[in-house]
Amino acid sequence: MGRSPCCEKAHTNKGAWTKDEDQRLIDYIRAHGEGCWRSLPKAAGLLRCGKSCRLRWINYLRPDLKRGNFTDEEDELIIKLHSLLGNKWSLIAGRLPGRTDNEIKNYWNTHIKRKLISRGIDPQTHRPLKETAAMASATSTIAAPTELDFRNAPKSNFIKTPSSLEFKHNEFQLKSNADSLEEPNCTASSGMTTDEEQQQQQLHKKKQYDNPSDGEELNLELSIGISSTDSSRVSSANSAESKPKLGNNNFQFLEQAMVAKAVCLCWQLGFQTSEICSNCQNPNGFYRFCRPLDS
DNA sequence: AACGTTTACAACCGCCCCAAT
DNA sequence: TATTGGGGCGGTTGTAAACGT
Repeated sequence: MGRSPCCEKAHTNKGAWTKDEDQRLIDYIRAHGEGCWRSLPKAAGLLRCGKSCRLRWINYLRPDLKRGNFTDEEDELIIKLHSLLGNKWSLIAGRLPGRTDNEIKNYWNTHIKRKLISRGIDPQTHRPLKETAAMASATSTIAAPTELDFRNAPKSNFIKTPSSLEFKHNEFQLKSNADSLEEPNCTASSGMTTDEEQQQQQLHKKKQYDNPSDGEELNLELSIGISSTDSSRVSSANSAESKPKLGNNNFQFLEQAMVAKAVCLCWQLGFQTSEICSNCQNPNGFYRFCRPLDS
């Protein structure tokens, strides 16, 4: 017993969208807003599947999309984010204002993969190709979860309950991934160190986490967790009256919490000299991800 | 000019998550 | 508690454009 289809496929158009279809969709969403994709096609007079409408809007028609070539800064940002998040294109897109997950995914597959390979870097592991090949030919007996296991795990595996302890834990894990980006030959994931050495490394990472100014650590503010200074903000955001309407998904909640405090990532990475860069300002003048800190 | 190959990207498919019932 | 349906996501496919021979 399968699920009923999301729409009546026998009476829907497929393939490229026409200008008329685009205009109908734009007009309808301007008048009624996004949402209820299942009923939208009929209401808008479109012979399309609701999902198709959603995709067309999100990936192509949305007014705040930034069209055109990716900049070198965006390239590097995507590479860094991918090394931390893996193929979580929607999360990566969330950090690139005006870009969609589909766009970034396509760009990754057509450009960045080749770019990394030409640099001698494995696009999946972000490690030197030689090292990856050596690891592949080595044993498959590693029992401990790898960075990739973590990155590719379903979202639901990351956080089950919104306790602050778990937020911290997950933040620490992502910080560790950031470390591995900076230290591609780190031994922690090779499984070659003693327990004591690993403990020391963990302590070192924890120390860096507690006091980021201690080093040149990459801090993308990407972590699933929230820094201690934000915890009060988060707890109020999680209160009944301010809870996101989109559901209790912890990721959504955390994303919103992060956005609430967001400072331009380009600036954080040193790509821009001011806290709000032109990349992060959409055509409507709103800062989707670069709002100045609340005072 | 004709043809084959490669590239780029829009669109689709199927699965998963989660709120509502 | 189980079921259902809507929305979201990542992987894959289809195809037009660009390029090479």
